[in-house]
Amino acid sequence: MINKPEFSIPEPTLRRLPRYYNYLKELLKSGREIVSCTHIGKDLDLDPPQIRKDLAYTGIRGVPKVGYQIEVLLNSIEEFFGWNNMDEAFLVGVGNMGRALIDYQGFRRYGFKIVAAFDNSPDIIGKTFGGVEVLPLSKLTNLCSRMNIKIGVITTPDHAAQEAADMMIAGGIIGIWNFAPAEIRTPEGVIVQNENLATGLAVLSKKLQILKQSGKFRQEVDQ
Amino acid sequence: MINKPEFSIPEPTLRRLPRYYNYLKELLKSGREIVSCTHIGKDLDLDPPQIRKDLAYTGIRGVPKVGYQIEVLLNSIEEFFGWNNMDEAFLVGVGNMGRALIDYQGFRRYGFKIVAAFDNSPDIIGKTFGGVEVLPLSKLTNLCSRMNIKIGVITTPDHAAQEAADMMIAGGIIGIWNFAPAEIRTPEGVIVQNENLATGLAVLSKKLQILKQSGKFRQEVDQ
DNA sequence: TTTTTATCGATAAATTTTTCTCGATTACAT
DNA sequence: ATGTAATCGAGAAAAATTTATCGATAAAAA
Repeated sequence: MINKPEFSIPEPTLRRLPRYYNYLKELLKSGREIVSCTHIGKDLDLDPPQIRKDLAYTGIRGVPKVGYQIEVLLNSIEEFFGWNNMDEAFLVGVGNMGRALIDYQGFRRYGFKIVAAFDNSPDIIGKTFGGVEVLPLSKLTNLCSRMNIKIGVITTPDHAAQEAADMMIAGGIIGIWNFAPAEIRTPEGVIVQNENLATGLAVLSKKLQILKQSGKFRQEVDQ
Repeated sequence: MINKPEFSIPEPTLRRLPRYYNYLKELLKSGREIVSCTHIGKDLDLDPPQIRKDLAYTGIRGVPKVGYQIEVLLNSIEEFFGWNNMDEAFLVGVGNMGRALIDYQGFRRYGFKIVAAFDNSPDIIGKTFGGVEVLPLSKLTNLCSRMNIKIGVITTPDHAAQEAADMMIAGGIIGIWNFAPAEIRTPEGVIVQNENLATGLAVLSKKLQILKQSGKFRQEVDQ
């Protein structure tokens, strides 16, 4: 049903790697220089062999009895994801979520930068948030092609999501990060990453429900 | 390494269900009353048997040749997650992400409501966002117990996350939805749901990278 | 009424992902 | 120098998840 690239990386691995990355950044800041999978496993509550396997996907090799040099490991992950070549993106829908993403400087770390925002509310067009100007939606498609932007972020209400996507795609965008709780139809060759905040909440609330019902158990959960 | 409850539901299923839920809400709004897995599968690009299996976890049964009544299906999912009993939550860290979550009314749909926010910046203590007052952090623990709050949301900078968690846990919170890019250590019996926005971005950027390298393929991706 | 078709539920097969095992390597202690 | 312990990598085994198959059921068509 879904075409996969030749050498596919397990999606769970793909989802764990950013977690390692954040954790390793913290660790490096705390003064540590070398770390083993055993050590990581203890802190992240994961099995060492799995961590080893995940990290191996980025092409790194560890040293027996020692582990990995954290700095090299961080570079390896950065390179794996391509976080070295900065990706510029447009954002549509300057509500609270949109502003949160614009202001969140943390994305720079991941080679990701929102360079312009679009909305069709006259109240906010022309205003600037976190150094990013809000432009009228009508300019979206044209600017996409002119600036050769390939990634779009949708933070509109759900009823406006499809239109935003259509305009993006018309402008040549091939990757859409969709925060609107709506399904977006796209032609082939466009990748949609649906980011439904409710998913995390749902998983959490279900686990709590089970916890309440059936005694105590410990569980750490991601994303 | 991780204890699981007796009857565990596959996590992928848990993550797909909210997506079905949103989709079905849309569908119902558009006038449809009955839907089959085949139909859902076409729209969501998933295999019908998988959808059937996922939905079966909520306890619903379909009718051959017909499918499911959308309204009944929605109820079934709501009940499965316990979205009928509203869960009240506290939020710590009233930055942009915090405000985005406070203002996002959409969570009501999932039986989730942020009833108070905490921060230790004098600039915002006392202010109100989306009807939610910002209180000083020092009141967190005490209010947690007094109001019997069980869910906490952390949207602080990473260095403040552990402290926020500790205060929450001291107040009796057992479920933490953590948006800070930091690992939180918790005692047994506390569930942490790490919500790392960068994960979605990482997955998207990796897929784009592969797409650019190896010709075209279509892919829809979630969370 | 009978036949055809779509869809379901249940189960089996295939695939993917995680976990385990084991020999090899390196640091540290003796 | 030699032995011991920690950790790695690679591959095997186990577990979980997805996909396919098949008989049953209900609606629609003949």
